[in-house]
Amino acid sequence: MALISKSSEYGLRAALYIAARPDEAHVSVREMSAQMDISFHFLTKILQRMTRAGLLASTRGAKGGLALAKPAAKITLLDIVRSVEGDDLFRECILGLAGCGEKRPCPLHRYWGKERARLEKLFRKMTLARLARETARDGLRLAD
Amino acid sequence: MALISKSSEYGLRAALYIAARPDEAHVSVREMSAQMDISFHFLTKILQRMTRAGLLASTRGAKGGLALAKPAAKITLLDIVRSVEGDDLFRECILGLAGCGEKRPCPLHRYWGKERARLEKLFRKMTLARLARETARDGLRLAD
DNA sequence: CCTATTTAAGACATTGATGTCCTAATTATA
DNA sequence: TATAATTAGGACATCAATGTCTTAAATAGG
Repeated sequence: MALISKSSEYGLRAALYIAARPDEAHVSVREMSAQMDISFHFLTKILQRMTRAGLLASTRGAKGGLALAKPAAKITLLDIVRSVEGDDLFRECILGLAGCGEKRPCPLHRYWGKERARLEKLFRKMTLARLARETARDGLRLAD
Repeated sequence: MALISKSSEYGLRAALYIAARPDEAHVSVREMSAQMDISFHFLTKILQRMTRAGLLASTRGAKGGLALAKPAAKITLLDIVRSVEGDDLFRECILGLAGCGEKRPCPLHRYWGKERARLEKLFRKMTLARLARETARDGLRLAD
């Protein structure tokens, strides 16, 4: 099991790819899918969700593609992952119990609640700007 | 997306159910599946994996059922989850990149690596004994 | 020894996530 | 205006996780 879905992984990698781009031009899905070895059509649909969520701006037609819809410093990992797989991430009981909360906690609630909050904070504080800067500076990779 | 699979959730809940039992008798899958509203046959297969992994001891036939194979203080959450869903938990790259590591890190490696280690430690340190004690003391619940 | 009970194990079905394909709409450029 | 490039969107296929069912093996107790 992974913390986030494959769709989210792809969405994050694509967002980083766009943000780490030197120029500001639109990037095509075709290029990203080829460079990162991700299914073109599948990636397309993931990026559509991010576009509908207001994170990306798309232009159709020749020379079209995707760009960030706002400054990279204003886009967080949490924004991206939640735009792709819904708002429940970092809000669920680790044992899957529906009514788990302060009132009716499961045996792991006190422990998992802390870790979950840490993770949520990390994702909420981490911006695309910061990661793109480090990616460019240290030559980090977005594909195998 | 959840941190652990539904199978692991069920396995953890069942382990806690057994450990929190006042007496030391074997507990039947039928009882657990009814009490926690989990599919009987599905739960059976999960508990078989935990039995094969040496965490539970099963006895067939009338009055049979499952019991812990060793003291609850010697069984950790990590033992349980890994017995159910394999040893990769808390070892994977959050972007799903195969070769991600210190040598060829992904943009999130430095951040996720820390959190992943924290989570792994929590699961490695947390024993069934401790959770069962708290569950009994505070009346915590294992079902909705 | 017989019967009811219970786990073991494998076949099969269902479901949700992932992946593929085709057509429509839009846009730059010749 | 015509063409090629590109995203939008829906239909469909595949796969892994989840869930169901059936039979076999083992065991306690009458």
